[in-house]
Amino acid sequence: MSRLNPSKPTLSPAYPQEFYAQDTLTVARALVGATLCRKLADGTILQGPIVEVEAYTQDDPACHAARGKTPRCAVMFGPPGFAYVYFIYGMYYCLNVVTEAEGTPGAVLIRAVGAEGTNGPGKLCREWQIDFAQNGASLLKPNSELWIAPGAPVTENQIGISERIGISQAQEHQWRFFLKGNPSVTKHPNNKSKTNKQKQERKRT
DNA sequence: GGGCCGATTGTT
DNA sequence: ACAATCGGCCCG
Repeated sequence: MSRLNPSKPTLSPAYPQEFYAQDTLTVARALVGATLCRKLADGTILQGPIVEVEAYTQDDPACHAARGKTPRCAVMFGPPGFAYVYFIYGMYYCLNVVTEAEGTPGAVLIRAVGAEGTNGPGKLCREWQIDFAQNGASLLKPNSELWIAPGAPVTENQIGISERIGISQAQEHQWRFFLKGNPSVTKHPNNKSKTNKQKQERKRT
């Protein structure tokens, strides 16, 4: 006699590795609307739709991997479907997902999620307790510390495209994708704010 | 070691 | 307009 299937709780599935192995721009576009899932150390599970991303590719001057493999960006050269977490401005962490085939660096920066306190890449990581402990973590296993599940379909006309925010090189590329009208999306998508480098230039004059 | 820069954010 | 704040990376 066969046993009945034990009832099990519904679990958000995880995108497979083949999803992340695609071209970085394709993955970035596809991640808008996907569900970012995070299990905290105490077991609490947080979920929310990704509403803003940016693509960073090989040979892209703004990409951390542009000048080759270093300890910091090594994860980007590894297999797709893993988390690349970096520390910025002495106080914030930022979450990326590694794309492209193993050996080819590429990543998508998760800039905002449609959940409380997760607007902006730095605030997202602070709110969801993401730091170096998640650098290199697999995103391929549901109910792990970090994974991404498919979300509600998003149509082309719901997606906005613009230049990336806060970079000083390769500003011409329109590699930022976001859900139009979502309140968590960064409000001022321009690069008019001075970077520290530009401030130094200004000081010398 | 030294010095500079930065995929941010919030305040003045 | 700019301060907070420190790891990464390049240079020597």
